[in-house]
Amino acid sequence: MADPAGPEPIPAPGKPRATIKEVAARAGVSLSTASRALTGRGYVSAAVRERVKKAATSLAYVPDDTARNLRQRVSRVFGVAVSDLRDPFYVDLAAGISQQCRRNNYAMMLADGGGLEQRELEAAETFVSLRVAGVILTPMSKNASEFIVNHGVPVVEVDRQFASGSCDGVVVDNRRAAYDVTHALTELGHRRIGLVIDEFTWTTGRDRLYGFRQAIAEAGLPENAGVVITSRLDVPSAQHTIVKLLSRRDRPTAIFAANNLLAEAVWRAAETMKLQIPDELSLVCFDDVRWMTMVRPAITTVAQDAVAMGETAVDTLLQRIRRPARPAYTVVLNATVVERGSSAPPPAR
Amino acid sequence: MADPAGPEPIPAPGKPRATIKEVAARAGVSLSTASRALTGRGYVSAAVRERVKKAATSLAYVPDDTARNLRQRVSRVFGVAVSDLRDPFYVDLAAGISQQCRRNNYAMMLADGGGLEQRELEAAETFVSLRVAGVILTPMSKNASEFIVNHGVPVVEVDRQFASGSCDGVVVDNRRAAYDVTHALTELGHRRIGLVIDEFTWTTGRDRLYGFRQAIAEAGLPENAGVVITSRLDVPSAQHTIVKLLSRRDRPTAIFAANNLLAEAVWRAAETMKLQIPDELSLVCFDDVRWMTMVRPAITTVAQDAVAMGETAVDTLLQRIRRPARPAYTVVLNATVVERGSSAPPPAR
DNA sequence: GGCCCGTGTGGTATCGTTTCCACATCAGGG
DNA sequence: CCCTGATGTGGAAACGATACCACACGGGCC
Repeated sequence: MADPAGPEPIPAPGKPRATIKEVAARAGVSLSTASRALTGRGYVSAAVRERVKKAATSLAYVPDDTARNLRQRVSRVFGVAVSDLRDPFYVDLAAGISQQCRRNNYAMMLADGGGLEQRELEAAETFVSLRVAGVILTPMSKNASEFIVNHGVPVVEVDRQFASGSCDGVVVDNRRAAYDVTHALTELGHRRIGLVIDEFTWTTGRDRLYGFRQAIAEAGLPENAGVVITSRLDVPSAQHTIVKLLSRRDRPTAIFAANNLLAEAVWRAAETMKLQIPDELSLVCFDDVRWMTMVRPAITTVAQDAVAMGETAVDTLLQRIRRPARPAYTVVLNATVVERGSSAPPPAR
Repeated sequence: MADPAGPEPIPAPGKPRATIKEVAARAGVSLSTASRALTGRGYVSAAVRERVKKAATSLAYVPDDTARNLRQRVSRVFGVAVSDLRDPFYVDLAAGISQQCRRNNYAMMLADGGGLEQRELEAAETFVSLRVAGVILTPMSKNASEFIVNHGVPVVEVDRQFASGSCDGVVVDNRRAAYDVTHALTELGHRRIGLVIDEFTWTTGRDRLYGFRQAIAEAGLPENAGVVITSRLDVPSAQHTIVKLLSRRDRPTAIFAANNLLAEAVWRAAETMKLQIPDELSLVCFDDVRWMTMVRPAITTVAQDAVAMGETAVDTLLQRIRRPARPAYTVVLNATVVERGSSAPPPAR
């Protein structure tokens, strides 16, 4: 909490910038009039407004948001904390948020936590401290969201959900999508299907697991037809795990990878083992990223529109700011299966 | 300039947060003492310091950076403006910056301009307005950098350079890298080599072109051995252009793509035309991104360590803040050719 | 003629912090 | 005994903008 705030600040050197006071003086009006002229709030005659604006440009006046924010007790900034900027899914999310922020004249503070709860909490504190107008997070736990909400700042949880009830959310229907894509595998005749996944503590992982299980069950397959393999969320270690899985005598004939990184790991594992996709192994996954259309065969996957999720998250925040008292709500976006060539009937025995 | 600043701000509702005044009251000391205790600047007895800290946590006190920043005339935030968050190169750059910011207790404001100069200028104004401690840009023109520098905020230009002399820079040796990778092609015996590139107005494009030309010239090839094709920087339109290029009777036997997006376009073009890489067409490029190791054959490319560039940029800013008067300098990082399987001798005639 | 309202302007308190200055105490040295 | 310097503490002035209030003026309405 409130760590020493670092070493003494070194203010930028050089001549100090023009303030609104100087603008007012040069335009021959009072401070308050100048402020009204520039912000457009309150009465100013057209003539005066012009004079003030001219004075402002001639002085290269840039309003000081730190003062404005202090006075108004809010800044026109949204805080965004995503797990990991290296993951293409989060990048698209951030890109969507960034776009939509810009369209609404908000700036974006971005923090990526590398998947550590501690970092997320630090980011949360920074955001509160800067009096951001709202925060978008891919939460690691309920702590960060609660902390922020307790300080009166609206939060929207994206991708996963923890604090449902106390803040808004934007997610996809993970369960249904996982069901669909798994169902397609059972329909093709697969009797032994692997699910490679990194976690169950969050709604994403849990729902994908549920959807997977449901599809297996509805196909009338025995409990052990679904092989669930958990792995850390990085390609090399997941790849290692998957090689082991695929080396088993009773190896699955199809794998559902729960996100793009795990999909990459499966793909690389298959390649090093010289397993042909889809003839010897079917692969389907979650997240639609670039390489999936470039490898051969291209990969069948569940496409979430991460950019749209980001935009929606911003819209949700804007709504919330306008109507603070409205009960919390969650937007569930669609995620659709994109059929490509990476799944096929299981190899004949 | 200073657009109306949007609609009236709606301050967050709910009970106002604790201020340092309340912390001071609860600890039974004066405001100034509380401030000293929390920031660690100036004299405070150990006992008092403890009391104040206890009071702060018990009130869930979070210092208000908007007030702090106003008073200190700087914020602990760096502004970052990259061309396009969807381009993996810029993402890595942003990731590196983000990391290094965090390590030094800075926050990061991120704007992506989609490659439009106008947006870059808007971002610049926002940064100045928020009194960021420094700005990192991939400049579109010299305007943004100059604007920011004129307002007394240090800037470091990354990837490309415009305002050299008036601000610091972090780049790679584009010319040398382009030379190396082109030279490898001439050594393989290619006599007709294409350069696909999107611009020459920036140092990146220009230097890559120079390196390319130099390699062609040194190989003793005629002027027209190097075929320079310019294209817009998006995959579909570049792909279209390249298909036309490769349809010519005297089509090049090798192509050097000046960045990862153009490389993707070349790759896709070759694929749609059923041109085998590397047997019928050699492909080398700039930027090392994920898919290049996943397609077969994998792609030979110039790897720039974008993460390191980002980190270096932050370090450069920190140095500059410490020593504002030091003459501007540019850090040139190495970029190395990663040999994979996408180049080979030209097909026999 | 008195009143009110719309328009336009200026004065000033205020946001929450940091930091400069003044002041107080106490020890030790001349 | 007085001065100096180190250690602590409190008072109050900034920082730069906004927004509330008061006020002034002119015209229309009763």
